[in-house]
Amino acid sequence: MTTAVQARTLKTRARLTEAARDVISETGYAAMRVEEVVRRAGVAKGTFFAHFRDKDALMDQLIGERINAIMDDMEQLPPPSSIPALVNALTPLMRFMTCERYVFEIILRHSGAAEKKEVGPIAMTFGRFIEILSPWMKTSHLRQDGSPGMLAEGVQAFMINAMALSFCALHNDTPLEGRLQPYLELWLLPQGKN
Amino acid sequence: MTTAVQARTLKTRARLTEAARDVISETGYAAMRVEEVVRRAGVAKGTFFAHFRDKDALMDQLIGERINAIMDDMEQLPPPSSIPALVNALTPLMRFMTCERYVFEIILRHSGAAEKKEVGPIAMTFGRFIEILSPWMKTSHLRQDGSPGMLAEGVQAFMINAMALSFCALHNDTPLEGRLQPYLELWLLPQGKN
DNA sequence: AATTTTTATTGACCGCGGTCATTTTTCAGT
DNA sequence: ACTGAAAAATGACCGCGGTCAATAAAAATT
Repeated sequence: MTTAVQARTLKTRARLTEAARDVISETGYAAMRVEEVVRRAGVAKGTFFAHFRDKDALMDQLIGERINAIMDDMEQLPPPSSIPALVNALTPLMRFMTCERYVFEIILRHSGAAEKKEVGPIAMTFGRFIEILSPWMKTSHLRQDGSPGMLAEGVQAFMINAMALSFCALHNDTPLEGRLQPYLELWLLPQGKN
Repeated sequence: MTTAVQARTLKTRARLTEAARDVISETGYAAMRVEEVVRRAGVAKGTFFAHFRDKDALMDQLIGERINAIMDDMEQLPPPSSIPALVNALTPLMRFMTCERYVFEIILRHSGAAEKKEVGPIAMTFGRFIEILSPWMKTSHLRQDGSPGMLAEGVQAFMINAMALSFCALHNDTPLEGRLQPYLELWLLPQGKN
């Protein structure tokens, strides 16, 4: 069995992603047009779709790699010792995920894959996120009556909720972090009796 | 000031929404085409966009009215006296919201309005939902260390999380309700000390 | 009843994502 | 080097959402 994929293929794909990154850095994600990308890459339109299933697949890759870069940093952090510290640790990720409404929509759309075979970059980052967060949940000052995994998933759910509200006119006066913190306190540090 | 809107306008709009409802009942939401709707309504394509800002605006209306009908029923229910009962009360809503992936995406996209002026039907239902849920949170057997509003928003966040996972190949073996319940128990009935 | 103004409708047209039969390039076997 | 098969690239074409100047219909003014 010889080289299944030609060197030319890799080069073309690299030119496409590079062109896409350029366009995005100039105009943002939402304004990216496939026709502009292929024009800059110097290839025909059909070539794009020979390399990416659709426009979303390219977005999945580009956004996924950005999320992973942010999580690389997050992974270096010591387990936050307070809720505000936790919120701080999560802020860079939330900042990027809400940098554009379109980006947030792409992320939501790709957060779960319909088929096991097509688990893309963004879907992977959701799994990775839980794995980074779970150990943090074992800290003794947080509640211990739920598995770290479930607590982490709850944090994820509240993050998505807070991010969604940031695009809402009725709530976007409060900054993102401020909206998240009280919920995480209630989730991770329940005070009262029932 | 006389009748600002002509009778003809109302008739045309009714024909359009009725045609849309027909198409959807036959083929589902995702397969609905504006061109098919105007064809059945017997009007030109441009007329559609004189009545609805875009295709999404019509979807907002049609899906919003369905959600409201379900919430009408929900409103008649007595406050659930247990978490399983709460989950049962929420199930019809979740069932509809996840009847199609496309429907769920529309709902997410319209859950918060970017401008106060353009708060649409679906965004309204999100507010209504909190208002229905909040009184339920005052039941004495649930935790009382958070405002009913915040507890209700938490329930909403976990619902969305559970619904999102139902489109995910890695998790869709468990039914919706089963996925929601343990999180609501942890959210509304915290057991341990921190 | 005729004229002007306002409101509703029309359909050709555009932008852009995505397809596919055809052509070009690359590589393996001789 | 030559040849046939496999892989990659091409660009005309399609589907469908959305626009807009032109037209028709209704209401207001004379």
